[in-house]
Amino acid sequence: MPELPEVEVAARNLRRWTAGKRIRAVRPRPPGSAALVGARFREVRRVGKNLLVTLERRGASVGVWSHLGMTGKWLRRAAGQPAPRFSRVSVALDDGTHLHFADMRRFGRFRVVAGARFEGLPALRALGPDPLSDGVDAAALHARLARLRLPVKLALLDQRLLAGVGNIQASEALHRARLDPRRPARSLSRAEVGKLARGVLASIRFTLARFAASGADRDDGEITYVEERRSANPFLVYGRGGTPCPRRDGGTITRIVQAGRSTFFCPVCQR
DNA sequence: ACCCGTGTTCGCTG
DNA sequence: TCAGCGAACACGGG
Repeated sequence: MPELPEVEVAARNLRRWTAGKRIRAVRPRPPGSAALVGARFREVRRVGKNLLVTLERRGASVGVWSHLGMTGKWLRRAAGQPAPRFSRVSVALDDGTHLHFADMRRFGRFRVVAGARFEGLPALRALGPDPLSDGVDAAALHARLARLRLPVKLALLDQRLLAGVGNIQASEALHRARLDPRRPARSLSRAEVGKLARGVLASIRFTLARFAASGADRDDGEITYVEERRSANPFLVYGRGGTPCPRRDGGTITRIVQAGRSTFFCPVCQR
């Protein structure tokens, strides 16, 4: 499920669930998790698709880095409720609730970070600006894209350019910017990158608003659109192959494969 | 049965 | 050294 909007929902949920709470137990026992027992939550940050949780115990900081991978989620269960399917880590809080890191496909990450020194994590070092927190600097983005020959859709997936844009948001942003996903990144003019920068931000904000409006920000943490039908698909073009372009320009949303990943676009308005 | 996949990393090639 | 590509990871869902 997780690109920036889903991870942002997860971060908001975790803030609400953990504020002022203390950890009672962690099961099973991931390396370093002994340092978490008895620790009190201080901060939940999201950087791109990464969740950074800071806790404190007897004046010492300890952190948890969590990445949702393809299928990871953070869920909450009331005292006495069974663990959700695919729960990999269970965190018992002092209010009796359990937070579960569930991850069917196991591409996700849950790692204890001694001293909450997240800056030491290689996965975080090279991340580009986070669109939601930092905005999108079109001039800087243009400078980066100008050096790349690869299709702009694939360039957008590089977390060193923008942190948090994934396969869905890349398709959505390019449609908003009216840009053909196959264009070499370096072929985009400064003005086109300006449109792309606005498209990225608009798409992320739109998706986040859709989640909030649909009750994705629920008490147990479930975001359900994955299981929903096409009619409930919250995206403008992703997953809508064969349907008319929402611009009603006569184009049909087309699915192509780039570097093994699906891309959806309208051949009429995206040039 | 068969194909698909919202992410990241690693090894190979030119 | 580096851009770019394809495979690998892992496993249930449609």
